[in-house]
Amino acid sequence: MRYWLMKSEPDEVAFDDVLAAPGKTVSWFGVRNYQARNFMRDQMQPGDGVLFYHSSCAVPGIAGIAEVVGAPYPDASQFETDRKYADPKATPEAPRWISVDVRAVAQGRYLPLTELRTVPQLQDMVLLQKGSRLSVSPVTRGEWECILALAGV
DNA sequence: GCCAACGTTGGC
DNA sequence: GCCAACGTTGGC
Repeated sequence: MRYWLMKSEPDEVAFDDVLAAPGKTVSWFGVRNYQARNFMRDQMQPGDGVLFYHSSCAVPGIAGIAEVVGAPYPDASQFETDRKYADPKATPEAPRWISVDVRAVAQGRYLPLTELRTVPQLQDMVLLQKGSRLSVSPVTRGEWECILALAGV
């Protein structure tokens, strides 16, 4: 069992959208970074914990708790010609990018990035490191438990 | 395989 | 909109 933080722009997919989705489950698409992809491909397992993070918005922060459902599969958006997530070098025979399904589990108190930065136990979080831009990053068990406690989950 | 130029991320 | 930090591209 591992834990992850996954960044989503709420204008695109907010945690509320996951809660409202059928089965509270959405496809996590649009990852276009090899390191993030490799985490998804090589280390994610069904049941892994996910911190659902809102980025590029007025108050960035952790919006909810989710879990990985099922195995990775090719990200359909890479084949959508001339669209935002299109990758001309990807083909159905040789897909380059993958998706996983993510299900909302709990919604606690919203935890703004500014608050996370003040918590001593979270100092080493990948998210909080200078220049960190990874859209999928590992979270330790200690960080996970600290955040769930802060969120009141 | 180096590395400069360029593109992207994402907080502020 | 700015800009620091990082990733990717492509000429050599």
